[in-house]
Amino acid sequence: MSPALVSYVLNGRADRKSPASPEVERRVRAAADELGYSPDLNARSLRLQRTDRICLLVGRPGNPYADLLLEGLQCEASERGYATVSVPIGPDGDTRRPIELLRRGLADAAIVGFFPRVHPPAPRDLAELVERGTPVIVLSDEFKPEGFDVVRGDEASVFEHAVTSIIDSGRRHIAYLAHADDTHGKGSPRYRGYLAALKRQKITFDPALVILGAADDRVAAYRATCELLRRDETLDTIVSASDRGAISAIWALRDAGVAVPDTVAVMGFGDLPEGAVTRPALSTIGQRSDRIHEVAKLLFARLGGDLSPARTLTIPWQIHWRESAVPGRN
Amino acid sequence: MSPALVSYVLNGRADRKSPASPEVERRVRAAADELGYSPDLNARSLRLQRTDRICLLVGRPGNPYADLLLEGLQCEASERGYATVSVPIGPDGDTRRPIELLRRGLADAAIVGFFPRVHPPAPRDLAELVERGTPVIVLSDEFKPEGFDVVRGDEASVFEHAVTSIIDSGRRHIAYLAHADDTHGKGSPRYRGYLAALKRQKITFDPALVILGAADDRVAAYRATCELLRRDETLDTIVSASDRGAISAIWALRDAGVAVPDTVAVMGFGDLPEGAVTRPALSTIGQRSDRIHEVAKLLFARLGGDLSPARTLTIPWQIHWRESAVPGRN
DNA sequence: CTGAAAGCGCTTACAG
DNA sequence: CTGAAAGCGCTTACAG
Repeated sequence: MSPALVSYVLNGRADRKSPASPEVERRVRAAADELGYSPDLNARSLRLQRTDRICLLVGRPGNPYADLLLEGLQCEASERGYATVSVPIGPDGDTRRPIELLRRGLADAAIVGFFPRVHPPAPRDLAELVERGTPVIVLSDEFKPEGFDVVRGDEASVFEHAVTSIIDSGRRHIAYLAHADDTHGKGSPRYRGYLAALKRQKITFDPALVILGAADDRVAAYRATCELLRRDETLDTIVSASDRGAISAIWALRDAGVAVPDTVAVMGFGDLPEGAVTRPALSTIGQRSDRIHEVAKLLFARLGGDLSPARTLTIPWQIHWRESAVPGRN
Repeated sequence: MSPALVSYVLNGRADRKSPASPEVERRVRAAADELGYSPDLNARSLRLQRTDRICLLVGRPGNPYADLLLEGLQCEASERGYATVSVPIGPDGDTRRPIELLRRGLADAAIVGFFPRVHPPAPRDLAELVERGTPVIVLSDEFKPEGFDVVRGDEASVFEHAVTSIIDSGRRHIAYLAHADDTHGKGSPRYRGYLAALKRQKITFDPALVILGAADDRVAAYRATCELLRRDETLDTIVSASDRGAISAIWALRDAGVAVPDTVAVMGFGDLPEGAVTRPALSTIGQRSDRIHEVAKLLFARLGGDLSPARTLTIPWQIHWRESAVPGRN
């Protein structure tokens, strides 16, 4: 029972069908079982130059969307013999350290998404990973594929569309519950959609109606809504960059005795299941959930050796008009 | 510039202060920078028999508590030069595959918690990890330290206490929003606390008042509350194994026009920040948040070579009586 | 069909 | 002060 023999039995061998006589095979497996032997991952990865792991790089935990993705992906990965590890991006939002881990061989492929817009990953670093043989898929509307693949939606335009429709219904004073990093740089797609709708409808932008951080956190959203109500009697709409924010807004409005949508309309983004049991039911923007499957398909094609040029996959969003906001006639 | 020299410059050497002449050192670093060199993790781990990684093994994502822990731990770990990876337990809840990853060298230490009670990790497997030199800390009230450390609370007794106080206030028809696995085996600590309180107060247990899965999911909790209201007019209390469940219950009650706490009292568990902006404010059970720090301290003591016998750390919970439920006189 | 030998990329005790 | 050599635990092309 040389080490080689054990390895052949456990991994099979490419050149022969039968790795060993059935009797020897049985004895090897029995011994492995008995001793609780399974090959060391680090040695195996070094030898094979492959880890059989995929890595999810996501921003701060607590994002229901990222959780969904993680769960779905893990399912698809384990079916194909891959383990899934997820590496959190630090609270500072710096993506460089986790990306270095990948460069140094933590996993065979990576999905990067939901990172704070303040410190986005550098395209060069990602492209370098791909060159070295570690496929990378970026989930963002703000990246072009530059060596790495990008899965995006059409957030800016769908959000612009939704807000435009709400304005068409006669609303003019539209607050925006933003993520903390929403206005950073040239603005997030949703923020730009909001601005574009205002502009198109010739409504003057009022910075006091943009509440940074309110979309990240249910409590912040609740408080922001109370504060908006206090200081602006003309407020007639709250659009939120997240459903979590929108749901809290509905609650704050109801607690304040403000009719939704009659006095103030509310629109979310993300289509959390929760929006269906809210009163009134939340109007929001959702994606068909086969998005996870699309991401997985692309990832495993790359892992399977697909070297075709970097791709953009656009998975469109659609507006679900329910009760908390209704569109105008146009 | 032999490989050895490079390694000495990058890692320092134990036996000498100066790894190389300053000039050589400068050149080595310059070259490393230029080529973007950093040592391969798998080779390094194999040689060092250590990964400088810690691993978090947690059940299904979406648990706000687990997220908090992950974030805090990652902070403490990176300060000490450790990377953090988190490995999700499959949707089937099987902990064996991720534990095997640890046995095979994925990380230097592990924290295991928030796993489905249906497939808890086998104490033997965990103890074996520790024997092999991978410290393990289990977060659970249902484990005794058997080779591995355990960080627990006093969930059963605090929950019993809370429910007892509510009964003391004159309530008799007490529904329990449970996690899906809450009644599995001998029952979760919270479930057992609920049962113990009923028994102590001589209230007949009614299985129809235990709603499995309602504590895991805001929508499920909302629907469960509606259903409870429909079928039991005498219902006067809802206690939930999670704050998420309790908050949804408050909403459902309000939507149904039921006064909280006058007609139905609500009690949660977990002390989510959200409970503070709920109307009425949520009565719940919380822990001081230095729990994460305690866990980290224990973990890094073990990693630092502390071989003292396995410990139990109990971090007590305390009841926060706010508005949604108030205690009786006793 | 089986096993000895090479080598993945590091680190470090050791010889010079 | 520097560098050659050994070895961490695997896998697999290759020789027998």
